[in-house]
Amino acid sequence: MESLDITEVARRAGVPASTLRFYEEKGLIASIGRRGLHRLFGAGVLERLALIALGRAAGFSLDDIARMFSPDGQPSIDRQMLTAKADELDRTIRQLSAMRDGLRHAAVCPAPSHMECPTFRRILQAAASGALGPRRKTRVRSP
Amino acid sequence: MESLDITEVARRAGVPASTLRFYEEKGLIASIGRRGLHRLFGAGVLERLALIALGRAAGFSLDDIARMFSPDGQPSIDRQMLTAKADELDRTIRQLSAMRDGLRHAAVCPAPSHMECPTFRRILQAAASGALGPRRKTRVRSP
DNA sequence: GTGCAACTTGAAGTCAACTTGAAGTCAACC
DNA sequence: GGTTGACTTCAAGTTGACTTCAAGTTGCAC
Repeated sequence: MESLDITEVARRAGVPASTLRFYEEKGLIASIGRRGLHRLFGAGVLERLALIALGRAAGFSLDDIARMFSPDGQPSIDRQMLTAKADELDRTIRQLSAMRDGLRHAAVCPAPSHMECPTFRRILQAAASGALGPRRKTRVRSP
Repeated sequence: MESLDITEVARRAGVPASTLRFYEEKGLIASIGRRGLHRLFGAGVLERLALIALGRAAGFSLDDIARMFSPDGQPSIDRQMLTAKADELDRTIRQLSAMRDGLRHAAVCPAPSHMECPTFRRILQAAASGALGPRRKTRVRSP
């Protein structure tokens, strides 16, 4: 059976080795053994890491993702959860679209100050009322 | 001149007083004076807080936002920055849309296991390649 | 056998945006 | 003038997903 060392997995999956150790500690991935102290991973870990990346991209937390794997290691993903997350994404997308349109307008608005632009003030109103939720920045993958 | 105490500002702006103190410490807002130890805010702080909420919703950090106010307190927002952020939002929206479609599909996909569904595997591929960036969860406003 | 890069561990640090806690002050009301 | 409760400050804690560090192995090439 093909086995990969941590550096190889890191290279192929595009994540740092430290992340792999962290994921293992969290129970998100498992090594198939050791050569001395050094971890050995099976090829399946790459698919597993892809699933994790997918979950992260969809906005699930690592804990959510951990719960999506049944104890036998097979992914067992609740379809309702997927729908719920899709709905959530829909809401987020609508908010972001409105925000993008507002920004685009503000960028070209001829009003001398943004405060004098009715469109800007309307968006401001929406933000103040909390209709637009605050967002967290997307984490940049380290280079 | 109308002045508001911290509780009144908190109530009207919908943020906890602790946040207002935090924002003041960061230089994002300013009080117009004190009554004894107690802060007094001018009415203008509400517009300012709306601007901050707007910036947060658009995905700017508090430091970014602080830089958008010139020393005299007037907002001075770089139009190029707005365009850049709009472009960024566009990219995010496209990613999220793809993700939402994928989730929606996976939720109704008749394949016995997700791993056997071609669509799911295609999305998985995209996630693994990093085409879909990881996302941070949207912060829920405290009750 | 020797060197050393690459691995190992566990603990601690980072980041952003706040929140919480302890201990103190004080304005307003009775 | 005494109580009370809302304010104050400053420090430390929280959260999630990692990264970094120090100190200790070790597999492998020579």
